[in-house]
Amino acid sequence: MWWHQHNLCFRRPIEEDYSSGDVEEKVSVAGSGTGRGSPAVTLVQLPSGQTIHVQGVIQTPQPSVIQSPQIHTVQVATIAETDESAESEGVIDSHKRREILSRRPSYRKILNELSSDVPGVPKIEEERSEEEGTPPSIATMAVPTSIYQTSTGQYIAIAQGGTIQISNPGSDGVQGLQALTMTNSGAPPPGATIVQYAAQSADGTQQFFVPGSQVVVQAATGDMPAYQIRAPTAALPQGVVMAASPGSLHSPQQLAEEATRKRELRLMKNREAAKECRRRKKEYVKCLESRVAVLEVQNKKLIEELETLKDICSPKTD
DNA sequence: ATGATTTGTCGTCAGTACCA
DNA sequence: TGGTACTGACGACAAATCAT
Repeated sequence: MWWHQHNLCFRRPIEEDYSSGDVEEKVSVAGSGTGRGSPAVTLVQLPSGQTIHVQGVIQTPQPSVIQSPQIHTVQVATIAETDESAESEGVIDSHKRREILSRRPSYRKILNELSSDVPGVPKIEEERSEEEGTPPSIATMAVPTSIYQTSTGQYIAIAQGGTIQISNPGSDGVQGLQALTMTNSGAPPPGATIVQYAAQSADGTQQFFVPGSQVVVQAATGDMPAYQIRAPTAALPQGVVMAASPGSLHSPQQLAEEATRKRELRLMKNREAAKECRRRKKEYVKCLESRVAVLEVQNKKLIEELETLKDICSPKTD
C-alpha cells in the first residue's frame, strides 16, 4: 500500500488540518458491480464536482466474509488507523528510525503512483498546466516557448513566432502585456537578435535572467529600451550592451555583480519551485481527501453488506 | 470599533535525492 | 562530483475571524 509506506516517512504531521469531517455528506456514490467475482467499480462524485471511478477495496473474489466476522469488522474499522498507531509506538528500532527520517518521495511521485493504482486520479504533469503554471495575462496569448521573469517582477514570454510578450504581474488581464517584435524575426542570423518594445513606463534598467543557452540583455539605446536575445558565445553587434559573461569577469565589482546575479537567479528558480511544490502538495492533499471520502463510502457499503449477509446466514433460533 | 488570534500565502534557507 | 529539482521548516505579512 503506497500510503502505508509514505505515512511512515512523514517526519511530522502536516500542519494544515485535513480532517474530512463533512466530506461524507458531500460525496455521492453510484455503485456498480459490487457483486462477487468482479472487481467493484464505484462512481464517486467528489465535493469538487469531479467524478471518478474507484475500484473496490477488496479486489480479489471473496467467497465468504462471514467465516470470521469479528476479525473482518475489526479490520475494516481500523484500516485507517494502523499507520498512526504504528507511528506512535514508543519503541523504534534503528531501521524504522532510518525509514522515518528518510526523505519522503515527492508529491509528483506519490500522486503518480496513486494514479496508477486508482483509475480516474489525474497524474501530476511533468510540465505545469497552462491555467495554473503560466501567468494569467500570458496564458491567453500566443503559446510561449519560454517564460522568464525579470528582476522587476515582469514576465517575459518568448513565443514560437518570435514575438516577445511582457506582462506586469500587478495588472489584470492583458493590460500589462507589452508585445515585442523581433526586428529580424524572419530568418535570424547566427548571433544576436535585437528586439524593441515601447515600455509603458521607462523606469530604470531591467535585467532578464534566462537559463540555458539564451541571454537577454538590455541595451541602453535612447528612450526605447532594446533587448537582445542571443547565444552567449555569439559575437556582439555594435551598439548593444551585453552583460558580462562569467568567464570575462575580472574586477571584484564584476565578481560581486555576477554573484548577485547568480543569487537572484537561484532565488527566482527556488521561488518558482516552491510555488510549484505547494501546488503539487495541494493537489496531493486533495487526492488524499478524495481517497478518504471514497474509502469511507466503501467502508460503509461493506459494513452494510456484512450486516445483510449476517442476517441471511444467522440461524433463527426461535 | 478594536485588539488579539487564527489562517493562508509567499519567499527564503537548508538539506536531500537524483542525474549527467 | 557538481548542478538541479524538490520539499520541510521558518518567518513575515495580510486577510479573516473572534472576543471584548
